[in-house]
Amino acid sequence: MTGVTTAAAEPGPPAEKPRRARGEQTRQLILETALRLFRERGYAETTMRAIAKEAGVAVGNAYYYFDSKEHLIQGFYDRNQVAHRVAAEQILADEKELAPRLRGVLHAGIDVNAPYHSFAATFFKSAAEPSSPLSPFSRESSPAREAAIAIFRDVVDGSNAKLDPELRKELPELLWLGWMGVILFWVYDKSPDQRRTRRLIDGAVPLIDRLVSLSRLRVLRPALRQVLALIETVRKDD
Amino acid sequence: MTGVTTAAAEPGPPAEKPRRARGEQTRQLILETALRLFRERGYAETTMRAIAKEAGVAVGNAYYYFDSKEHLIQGFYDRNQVAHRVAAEQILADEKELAPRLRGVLHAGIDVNAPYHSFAATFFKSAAEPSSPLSPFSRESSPAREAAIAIFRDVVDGSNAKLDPELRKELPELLWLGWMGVILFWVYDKSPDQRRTRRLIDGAVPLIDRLVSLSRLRVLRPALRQVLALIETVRKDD
DNA sequence: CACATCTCTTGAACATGTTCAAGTTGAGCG
DNA sequence: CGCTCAACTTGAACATGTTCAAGAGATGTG
Repeated sequence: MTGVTTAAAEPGPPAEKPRRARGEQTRQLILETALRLFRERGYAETTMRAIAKEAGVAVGNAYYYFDSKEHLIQGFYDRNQVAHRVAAEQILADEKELAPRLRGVLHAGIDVNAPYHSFAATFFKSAAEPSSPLSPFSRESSPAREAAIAIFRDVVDGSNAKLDPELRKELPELLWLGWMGVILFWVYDKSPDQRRTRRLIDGAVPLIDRLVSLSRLRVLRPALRQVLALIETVRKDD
Repeated sequence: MTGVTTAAAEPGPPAEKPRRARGEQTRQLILETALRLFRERGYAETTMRAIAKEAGVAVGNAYYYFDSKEHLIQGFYDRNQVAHRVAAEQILADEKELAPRLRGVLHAGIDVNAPYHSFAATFFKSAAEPSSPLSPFSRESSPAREAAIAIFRDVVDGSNAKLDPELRKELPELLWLGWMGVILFWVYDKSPDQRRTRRLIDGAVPLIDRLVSLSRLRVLRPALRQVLALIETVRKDD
């Protein structure tokens, strides 16, 4: 009992590796190489051996830093999330009406992802599996998800729209859910330049805007309550 | 030019193999064995070698009848579709109100799939890939999809609900889309016995019922038109 | 029956994601 | 400087989906 034990197992996230400078560099190298090859050849066509060879490391080394081939995608994921945020802020700074704010943010999201449409379609497969860490609903994606919802909170809170306070509270998450739907549609969209997705956005936004306004109408009050109650009910448990 | 050429390459589906009695038998044997093992051990844990061995054939033989491991799932798919139809008819025969008809059909769908929940979650991954023949939107799934939509057409047409004729036309497909959403929710539902999905159904059905009724309201007429126009717009092209 | 042709079957070989026991490197410590 | 230990690296070995050239069996034809 002579040595000073370095701050023993504190509670919290499942024990990250210390990761020194050299390791971090290798990790980045592998990630960069992988994303480049994914873009150049596609996801399925890029083998782990190819990534390792191109990066000049052993294949086992890639597995030291990434649990699996799928985990490499998380990097792509995070990067686009940031890009969307940046693009969104541009728009949100200039516009105060709810509808154009929402429309702008949605189009910006598609803009950011557009270069990766074909590649996204193949990796979407991974994201869809509920147990996958790539799933937008997974615990691992939680930070990225929160960040995405925050964008939509900005859309709502920064607008001059008057709406029911309870609806206001739920709206960001609902809009994010809608955004997931748009992404789903986009992934399946085979029209040139995914213009059907653009039309979907242009058509759906005024509709949402209208519904949100109507939500203050007397006749619709009970329906709104019913919707909010449903959300509440479904959320409980797990 | 003496022989009678057997009816040469007619246009149409991509040339089915003639498939004689022996072949059909082997095909069934492989499919049965595969589905049994999937149920017993799970999809990922069942190897093609195991299926072949258990069925008493060579592994290559399985590939003679099925293009890939994923293609084996189509059998499961078709089977449950039929089961859902049967269960739905039971309910639709007894009930004339729209809401309980819809509610019954949705619960029946979950009932039919419930035994496969854990297994469905893993194979759902395959279905999500747009290019996969298993995707509910794929050309290969077209018959199954049409059959599923037909159930919802029954739900609507057999009910005594009065609704806008244009909405009536679109409603079956919209309900099917909603059903796909329920399935998506169900796949991700980790609550015991997937009771959150049950609650989602019980909560959403009255809401839909209400919205459908409200759709005849004067104030909502323009909104309804807008929804229908959106559907129209998005559908165009491909 | 002999031959041709098509269906069906085989299993070894291949490609690729993943694991692991063994080694190397380098920072901290006395 | 020499020791220790954790971080890092290696590449062969493994598991499993898939392919394919070769053959066996059945069916029709002259």
